[in-house]
Amino acid sequence: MADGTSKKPSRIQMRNRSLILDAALDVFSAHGYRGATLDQIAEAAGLSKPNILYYFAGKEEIHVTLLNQLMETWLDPLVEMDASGDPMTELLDYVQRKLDMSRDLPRESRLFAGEILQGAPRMLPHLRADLKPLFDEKCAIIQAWMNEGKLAQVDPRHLVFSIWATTQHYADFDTQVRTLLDDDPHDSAARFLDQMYRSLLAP
Amino acid sequence: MADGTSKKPSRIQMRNRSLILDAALDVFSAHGYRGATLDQIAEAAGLSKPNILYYFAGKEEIHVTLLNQLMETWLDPLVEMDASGDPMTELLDYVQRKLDMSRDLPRESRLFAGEILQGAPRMLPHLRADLKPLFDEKCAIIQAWMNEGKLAQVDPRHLVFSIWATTQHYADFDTQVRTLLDDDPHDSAARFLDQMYRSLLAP
DNA sequence: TCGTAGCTTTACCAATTGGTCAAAAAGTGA
DNA sequence: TCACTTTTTGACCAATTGGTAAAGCTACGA
Repeated sequence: MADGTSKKPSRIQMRNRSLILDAALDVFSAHGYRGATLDQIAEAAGLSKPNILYYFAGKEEIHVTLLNQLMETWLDPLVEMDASGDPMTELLDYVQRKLDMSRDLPRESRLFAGEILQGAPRMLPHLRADLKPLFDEKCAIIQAWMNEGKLAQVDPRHLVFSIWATTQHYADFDTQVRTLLDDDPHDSAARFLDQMYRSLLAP
Repeated sequence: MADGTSKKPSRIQMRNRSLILDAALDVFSAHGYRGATLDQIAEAAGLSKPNILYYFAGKEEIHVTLLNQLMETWLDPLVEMDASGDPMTELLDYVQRKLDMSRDLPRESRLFAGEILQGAPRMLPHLRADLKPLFDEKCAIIQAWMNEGKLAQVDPRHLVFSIWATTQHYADFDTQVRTLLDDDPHDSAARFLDQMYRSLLAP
């Protein structure tokens, strides 16, 4: 069988599982959990529905697997923010990394947004266990930078929220952005956000 | 019948239609369009399912009605931004009005976010017809203010995006915000955003 | 008070959808 | 080639869900 209890996954298993997960990311991010159907996922993956269920116990397990994988990717840019670096550079780089993620991983951003929007029914434990400690740690670092006079004094928590909000906006509200803008927003957004956080954080 | 073609809606019609719409706003904003069921809406409204369908032609019509009503409310704070007022005051007041809306109308915010997140299948026409002209008009006003030297030069379009993103974040990502913060974020968010846009826009 | 229009409910459908099962097909090592 | 395991499929099922039909109830003006 294809349960995780056995040892080595075969090459076919590796290929099909990632085929399924990629298709599911498409479908879940486009239609939400309830809006997505196993048939859609199966078709997008090029496999039959029962075959999907040979590799995953059910729809929810696929969703949870995606969410788990996502969490690591999602936190990575914040993890990289280094207490020993130059504060302004570290923060502005963080903003750019998050903005790049919105451009490069819009499906992941929307999957995450959809999950939080509905009250994070399958991700609250992750938020508490993984995100919260990291958030507190990095807020403390930012606060320390401010106390040293390297940055202007602002509320670090809302600073981080604003970075998340402004950068993810370009993935999550892409439809709206594209309706209102003619050209690709990435470069002009990068310049704007750099300018905004530079002026806010200049000591 | 209860179709819109006849004349005066009775008092019962008024009451039940708003009962249904309020219940539907609860359910749609909490679970998304596909995630919401007529049974849930019916129960939340205290009416039977066929009775719901006596007042609305179907699930989609309820959703569209909500979206249409929402659009006006949603654009109102931006409409109020006045070209003849003091630029900095007008913009900072706009930020506060949007932030207040996130606190006072979180269901509406989430309904809107969910619709855009899924590609605005039922709202693209509205975005083009209502939002786009208003957006262009207000961006032109902001640009004029900057040209007069009343505000620092930034990209007005991304400025508006950032206001939307940062303020709606507190409604749409409420679950995440509440997981990371202990106290109510509204007042501290208001101070942070005031500080951020003041420093960004100071000429 | 009675007729009628407006409102509500009970019973029911048909389509969708997550999931099952047993058998067939395809690999795989000896 | 043969035995055996892994993978794939077609047929099927039960629950959910959007929606309908028709009968019953209620309010209200003449």
